[in-house]
Amino acid sequence: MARPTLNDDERALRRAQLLTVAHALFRQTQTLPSVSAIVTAAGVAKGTFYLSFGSKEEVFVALLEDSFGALIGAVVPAIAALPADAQAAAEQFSARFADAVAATPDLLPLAGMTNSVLEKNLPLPTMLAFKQGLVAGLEAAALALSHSALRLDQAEGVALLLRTWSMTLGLWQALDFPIALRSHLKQAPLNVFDRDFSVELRQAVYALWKGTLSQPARR
Amino acid sequence: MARPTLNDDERALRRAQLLTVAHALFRQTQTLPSVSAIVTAAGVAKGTFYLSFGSKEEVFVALLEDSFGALIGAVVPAIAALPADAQAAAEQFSARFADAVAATPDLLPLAGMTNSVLEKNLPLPTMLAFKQGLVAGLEAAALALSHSALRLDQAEGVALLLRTWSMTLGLWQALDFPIALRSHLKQAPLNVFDRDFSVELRQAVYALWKGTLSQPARR
Amino acid sequence: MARPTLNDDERALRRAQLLTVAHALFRQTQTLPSVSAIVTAAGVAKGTFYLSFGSKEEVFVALLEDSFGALIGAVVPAIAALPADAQAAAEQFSARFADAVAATPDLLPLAGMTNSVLEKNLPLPTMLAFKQGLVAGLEAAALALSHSALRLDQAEGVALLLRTWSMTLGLWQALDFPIALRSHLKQAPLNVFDRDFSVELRQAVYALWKGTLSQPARR
Amino acid sequence: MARPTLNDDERALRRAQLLTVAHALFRQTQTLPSVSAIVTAAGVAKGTFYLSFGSKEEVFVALLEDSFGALIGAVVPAIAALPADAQAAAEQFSARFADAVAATPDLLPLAGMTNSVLEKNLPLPTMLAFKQGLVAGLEAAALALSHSALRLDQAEGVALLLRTWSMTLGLWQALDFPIALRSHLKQAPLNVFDRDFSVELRQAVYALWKGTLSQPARR
DNA sequence: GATGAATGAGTGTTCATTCAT
DNA sequence: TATGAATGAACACTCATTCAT
Repeated sequence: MARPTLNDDERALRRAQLLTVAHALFRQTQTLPSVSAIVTAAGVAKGTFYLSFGSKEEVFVALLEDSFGALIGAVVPAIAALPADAQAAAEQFSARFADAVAATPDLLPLAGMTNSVLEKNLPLPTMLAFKQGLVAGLEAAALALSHSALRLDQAEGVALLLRTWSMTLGLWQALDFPIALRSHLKQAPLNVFDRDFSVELRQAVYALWKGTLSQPARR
Repeated sequence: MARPTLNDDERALRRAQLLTVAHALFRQTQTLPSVSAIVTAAGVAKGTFYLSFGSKEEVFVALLEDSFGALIGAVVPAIAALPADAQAAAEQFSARFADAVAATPDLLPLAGMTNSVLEKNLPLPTMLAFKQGLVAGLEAAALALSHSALRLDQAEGVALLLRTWSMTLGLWQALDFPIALRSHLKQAPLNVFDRDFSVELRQAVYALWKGTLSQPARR
Repeated sequence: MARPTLNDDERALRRAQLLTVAHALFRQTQTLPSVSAIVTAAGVAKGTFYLSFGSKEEVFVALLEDSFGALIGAVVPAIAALPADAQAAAEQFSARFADAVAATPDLLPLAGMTNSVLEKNLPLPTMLAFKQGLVAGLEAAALALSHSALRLDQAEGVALLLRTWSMTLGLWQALDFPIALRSHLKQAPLNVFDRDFSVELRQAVYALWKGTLSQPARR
Repeated sequence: MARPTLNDDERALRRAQLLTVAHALFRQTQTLPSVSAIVTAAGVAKGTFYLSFGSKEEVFVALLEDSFGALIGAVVPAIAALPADAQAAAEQFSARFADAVAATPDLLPLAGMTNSVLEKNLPLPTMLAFKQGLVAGLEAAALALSHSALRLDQAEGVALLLRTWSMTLGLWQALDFPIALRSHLKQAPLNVFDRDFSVELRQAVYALWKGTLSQPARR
């Protein structure tokens, strides 16, 4: 049973395969799949998983990085195209951003787990790399903002985007309901929470950007 | 080992004692303590726990309800005292709100767990009661807002407060760092996240309220 | 809170009340109810239960004694009225016996638990008294048999009745199905077990008595 | 601590080892041993148990299937060899059957638990498979009966064998005594129950078969 | 006599991880 | 490299019984 040494590409490929499987399982269950479930679905042995990942939590981190990367990839061009007018920019960004979030549906369920998972079992370098990836995305977006017609100061751009991301995260948490409860969302008093997440997100981001851009520090 | 029949107060007291212990353990570990850990720390037997709580998850709910209730209790009077001027109101509320949040330090770590815990093991009525408690708090605050000098429409008040709460939740999640990582917050690139949560919260809430109140639907 | 010393009647009354409640619960669940369930349904405190019963298992014994006594009470007169002719007696007894069993529906579920319960937690005297009660019933019936027109020898009567009782017990066990399985009883191959217990019992007892009475040792 | 991949035989072997241990513990205590007791006695870890069994109850099912299979395996050849004469056949079968039952001593204690265990924790397919195995055994024996010199109708064979099995089950329950009580079996009044199970079984089965075969529906 | 708070040993099951092959 | 058998600590929860009041 001779197996040739894997080169980096092959290594990356198998890692990607496992991630794809894990992602699919997460989408189905909205919970982090067990290692056992992942390897079964991927058709490999348990030990093989640990050749690609140091621990179960690394899967989570990789998944979240991917999703966050996808969001940034969609948001940066949208930012670059923003108009100079504050109100128009707020309108346009909030709409594009809400769309981008809707297009990466697992991002928020994953992000909501960050703190509890990170605390658990990750080696420091992995945690660091993960957080640094978030920063990189944030700064890429802030850079686009400073180069856009809005010419927003980089530091203020970071702050605004951090708040935007926070609002997104928080709104999702506030409006997400256990399936068992959803049938009660139509009646009082829970109907207060019966809001379309995407619409709500757009409005909230609009208010936030409008409030910020009306007196911004320009570059 | 006195075991007289407990009246309601004593019953509540014992429950409160267990909650206090659970709260302390939560503060230490930032995870929901096991029943075993709670009863050991409280110096009672396993079964005693189940005289006060139907399940482990009920502890979480009780803890969160307490914290949320404390926040509402602090926020409602602050709202009632808001001035009519939009900017002044935004300034004043954001400051008072950030203080109130800072005064209930476990509220946000607990709230961040809501969705994962609720799904787990709670009977529907308990889940419902919990969510309805949140609504009640939100509406009490919105009522205060409509009676304040701002005279904000009740529906719009609810929406604003929901966003405020979402922003709070999300900001905490974004800025909270595992203890192991905190030492790296001072250096680039993670220093982007090295923001005082309270200050950041105040600023974000200010921007949100300012953006909203500048064109409000008055009552 | 003065409570007068209970006399024997009052004592027996409360014991009977608890038994009635326990019986009702058993009928509902087909499992031995917990002490907690019994006292809750009876409206007394937990400790009160232990004033009437030495252990949970004593309830089981008492329940079974009652049911068995009821069966014997119905069977003895039926035996006394049996005709001298073997075949006629077999026919008549099997019919009356099956009816009597059907009239005490909890007897068999209870009896099926005997061995596992008795092993568990009963003091020797209680076990003895219980088994002696069974003997007494058996012998009362055998006596009736020896005085009947059949004039069956007492020893042989005991043996026949023991076999009859065994067949009853065994048939019930063989034909009783967990509720979840009952829907499969109509299709092959499980339809082999889809027999009306009462009919089957009558036929089996008839065969047993016919085979025995055709060459009996008469008194 | 060798852990090579197991083939089917080895897998079966490990399962069989656990079953052997469980069987031994059952023989000692006459109760289903806890998983904890099984793995301790087998010298393996808790998790290892669940590599071979899906639940604790599966052990019970496996044990009972083995024992029942052994009984059928001994009874079918005995049936095939039965003579055509009713009385001779009854004599011969009852003797052989009682011997076969005596040779599988845990069958009856296990069988007596069937209903309570099945209800508990078994998935429907497992329950079904178990009951179907019983049917298969019963029908194999009935087939042998129809092919024997007796030429008994298949349906009537099933009915007779079902009664035979029921009688066996019931007699065992009636005559089995907790160990603590056995010393009292020699004195009145309990000496009524002081019967050798094997002898009693033979006589009862003889009576049953004689009564049935004297007017059988032949094939 | 009556109460019911307190007990705690015991239960079956899960699952991330390891390491001999 | 790849495997998957083995591990075992951890988990929430039950319930018959006791005994101070």
